[in-house]
Amino acid sequence: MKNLTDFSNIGVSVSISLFCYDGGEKKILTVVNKKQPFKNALTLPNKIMKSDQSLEDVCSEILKENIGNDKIYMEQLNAFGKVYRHPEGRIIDISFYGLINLEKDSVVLNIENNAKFINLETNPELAFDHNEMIDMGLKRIKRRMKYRPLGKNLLPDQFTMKELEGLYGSFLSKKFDKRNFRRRILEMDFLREVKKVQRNSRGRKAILYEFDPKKYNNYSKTGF
Amino acid sequence: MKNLTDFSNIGVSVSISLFCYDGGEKKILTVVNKKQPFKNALTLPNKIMKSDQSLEDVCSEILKENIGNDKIYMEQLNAFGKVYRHPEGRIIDISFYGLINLEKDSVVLNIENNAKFINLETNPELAFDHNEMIDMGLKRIKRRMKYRPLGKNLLPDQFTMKELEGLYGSFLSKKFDKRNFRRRILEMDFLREVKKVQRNSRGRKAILYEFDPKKYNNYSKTGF
DNA sequence: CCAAAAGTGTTAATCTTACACCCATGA
DNA sequence: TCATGGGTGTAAGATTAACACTTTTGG
Repeated sequence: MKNLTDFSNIGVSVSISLFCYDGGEKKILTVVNKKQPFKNALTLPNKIMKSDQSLEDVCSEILKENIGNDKIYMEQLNAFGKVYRHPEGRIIDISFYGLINLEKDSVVLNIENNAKFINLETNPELAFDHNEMIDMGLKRIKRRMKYRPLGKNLLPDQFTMKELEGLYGSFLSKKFDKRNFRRRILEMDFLREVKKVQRNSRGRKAILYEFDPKKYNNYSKTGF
Repeated sequence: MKNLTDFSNIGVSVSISLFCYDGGEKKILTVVNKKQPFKNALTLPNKIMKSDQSLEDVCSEILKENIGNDKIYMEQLNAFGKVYRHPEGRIIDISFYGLINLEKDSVVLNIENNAKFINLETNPELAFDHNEMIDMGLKRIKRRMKYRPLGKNLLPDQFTMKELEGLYGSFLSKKFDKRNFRRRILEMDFLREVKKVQRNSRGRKAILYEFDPKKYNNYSKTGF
């Protein structure tokens, strides 16, 4: 394969906005930057692409490095290409977002990189144009969940209707009426009851649901 | 600015799916490829990015070169990054789509490149992954027009309701009921009547509309 | 037996769809 | 005067939104 460096001295990096929903809060994976001029600043996990890698390969590498697991739902967001966006040189960045659940997806945070999930309610300030990337990810999720199911990647395998409602409420920044929410979701027909019920320290038992994989995937592709 | 070629030998290109709506048909700008192995194949207009350019700068260059006008509505679509997508080497492509009207936007087609608008109904076959890009563009427009106004960039400054209906019908591949269409569009409140009326060779005069720029732009940003 | 959490239905309002005739015009 | 294309309204059906009480359970 021919080397193209004669007509293009541009570095390509990939960044990931990895969202989770944990304890009723949206969180995002950050690492601490090691190089000047933004040394010690928070950033999204990212990596320079090598010429034998696809975009997805770079995603995998970033995920493995930072959480030890690359079996994560990912979607491409956007390319960021302003000339002076990166102080180290000419680097364009292809930004992805991903969804993860901290209970069912195995996660080993990279201590070396100071990888951790931080609460989005705290409005963290990240270096580079990484806040823009997060915002774009959140917007994309918000839009997407209006015509496609959401939850499989963010919730544990089994969950109550209230938990699902919390998730929707959190990402859409809106409070749902629980009767209407339950009806709408059940009409969409991608959940099934797990016969067992769960107990919460007090009060009545709740029905546990899980996603019907076929129906979920169909709607996930084609929308409602 | 530091040269990054030591850790990334990747070329970056930009491609544009430039759509127009002309004679009731969707068309797209293509050029004829000059290099092997796809010599003489149709492709989307595209260009290798130079390190002092932003993505938007490359778009401008492509547009100027092929239609002599870069004042065109553009949005980024997607980055295409498969390792073997380009036979000439390792090139990732950032794909954009644009919307143009052939009457009001000045267009001088580059003869050298064989630039022309071809009808999408003919299902043209393009080289590389360019058909995928077109499909993605069409899908994006389709989705977008459900919650944002469309037409300003595709129609002449003044147009009849029927023309707007045709545009919507064409991009959404669906036939509208003219009474319902008219009502819905007018309720959206981004059109204004141009007092004058137009005559079509035969029959009653039609009301000419134009977009109210403020309202159109607001909805364009925030959606309905 | 009571406090806490889960579950359940109905009604009014709104939005969507389907549908057919009259109007203005030029030939 | 008639053929052509443009414009208009209404009613039935579907969807959404608002709203409060009963059930189950553990302490």
